[in-house]
Amino acid sequence: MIESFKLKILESGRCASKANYCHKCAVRDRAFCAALDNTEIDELGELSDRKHYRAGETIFEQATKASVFANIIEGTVKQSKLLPDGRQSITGFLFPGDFVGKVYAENQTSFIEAVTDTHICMFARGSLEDLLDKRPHLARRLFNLSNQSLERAEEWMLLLGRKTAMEKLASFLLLLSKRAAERGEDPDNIHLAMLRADIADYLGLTIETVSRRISGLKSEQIIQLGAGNMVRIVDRRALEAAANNS
Amino acid sequence: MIESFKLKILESGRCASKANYCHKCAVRDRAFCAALDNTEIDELGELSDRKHYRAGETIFEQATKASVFANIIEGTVKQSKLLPDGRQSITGFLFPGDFVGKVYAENQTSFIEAVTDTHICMFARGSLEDLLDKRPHLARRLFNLSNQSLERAEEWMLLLGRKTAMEKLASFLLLLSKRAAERGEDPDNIHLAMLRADIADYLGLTIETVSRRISGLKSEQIIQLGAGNMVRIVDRRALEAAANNS
DNA sequence: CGATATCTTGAGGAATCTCAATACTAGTGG
DNA sequence: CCACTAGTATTGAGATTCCTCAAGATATCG
Repeated sequence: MIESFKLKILESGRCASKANYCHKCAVRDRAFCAALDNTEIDELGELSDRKHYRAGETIFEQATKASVFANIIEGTVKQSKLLPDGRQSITGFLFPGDFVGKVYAENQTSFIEAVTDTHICMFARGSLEDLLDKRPHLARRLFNLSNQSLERAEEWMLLLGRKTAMEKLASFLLLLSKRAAERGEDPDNIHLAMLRADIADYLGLTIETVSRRISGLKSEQIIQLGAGNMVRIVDRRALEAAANNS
Repeated sequence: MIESFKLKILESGRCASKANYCHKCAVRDRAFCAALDNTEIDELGELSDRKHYRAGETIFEQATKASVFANIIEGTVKQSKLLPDGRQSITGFLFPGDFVGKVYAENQTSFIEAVTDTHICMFARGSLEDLLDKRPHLARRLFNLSNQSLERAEEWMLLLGRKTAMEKLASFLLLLSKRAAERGEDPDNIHLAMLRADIADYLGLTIETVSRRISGLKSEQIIQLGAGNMVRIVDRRALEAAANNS
């Protein structure tokens, strides 16, 4: 099982023609490269490098000098920050089609880790920035996505500072549901790929409180827990009421 | 007093030559327009419109359709989000040289209010975006500033989710101090221009807790409170220790 | 099937919130 | 110049939510 996985890494790590795989890329229409036409995408493809990470592996370290930029092709990724004493905050979960990293930024200021087995499409910062200068619509697309990240972060600040544990949990599940729908997956049957500890660090709670509130939603018949960390949203209306969203 | 203020608004609201006042603008070297040379700045100046707001006035409403973009010339501004039941989160305080709003964004998703009497330099989104297409280095500068905002938001998520009330207060004072220093002001004698309620909404606390922790820092002789909401940092080392910053 | 990691549940404690009273401050009018 | 007022800040006491510590249950993987 592990061996066959390693083989797959070698296989798709460096293809004969990089540009080629962009055209049939799973996130071709959703990632930032959707701003490019079929000829331009070849240019971008030449700069790219596909990488695979196992669940739990670190993709970028916090405080790394040379910054990189990548698209997530498959898998779930978490982005986090640490306090000196080990307390942790997850600033976001990233899904296929999302990008990770910042262009023009000198330093990597967050940890990026694979939550599940993950495929990413990585670009060296420098060469990507050169391309941005030549393709302003690509730069504009990235700018928009960056603004969207900021918007999400600000929304999350409201959650962290002002919502109760129950509201946080419900909001979190609805967020996962919405993002699953964007990827064309069933919004009422979502995969809790991350550990309770990660959910806790994302919501500013402890593992135990996360667990208790999930149990609460279950006993109120708002959600059901299935095998393989699947969560079924049974009563979406009630979940939305519990989230108290704006 | 009030009347003379109103006169000043009329006076500088629309000058004879807009471009002219850019050259002697107080934030000429710090705002995003620092990316422009003296001829380019005239082009930008033509798109600008100076506005004044009294302390407490709303600058932009949340959920406004036509989005605007502005530089803060003078004063302190707060950016906030609301929950349906009135709970509030301040997502940031903005100071001279900072910008407010998002280019390319269709909707205004936050409230922007003047904390003190404020002067801003406002641009219509559309015409600014046209200029960005012509001046890629300006677009790049804005992109960088947007990334910086995101970076700050992520840092604040760590504070909101994982820091204690004491750590939050100390971190907040150090942030004000750092930003004051950037503006060339005394970093050890900072102006708490905002209400306790605003500080509470920024830190995810209640007014009472904010007040108690400030009193705590005072009784430990780490800070002193002066007239006019001035705070003197007496023992910076201790304040940094209390903040537990990364 | 056993070992390890993860999750759930319980009981008690701590930090923060809520409610309430008091003190301060700045501006207003006498 | 001083008293008055309205808004704001501080302080206190009790309530509450969430955290901490600990035990037990479940899941996963070889």
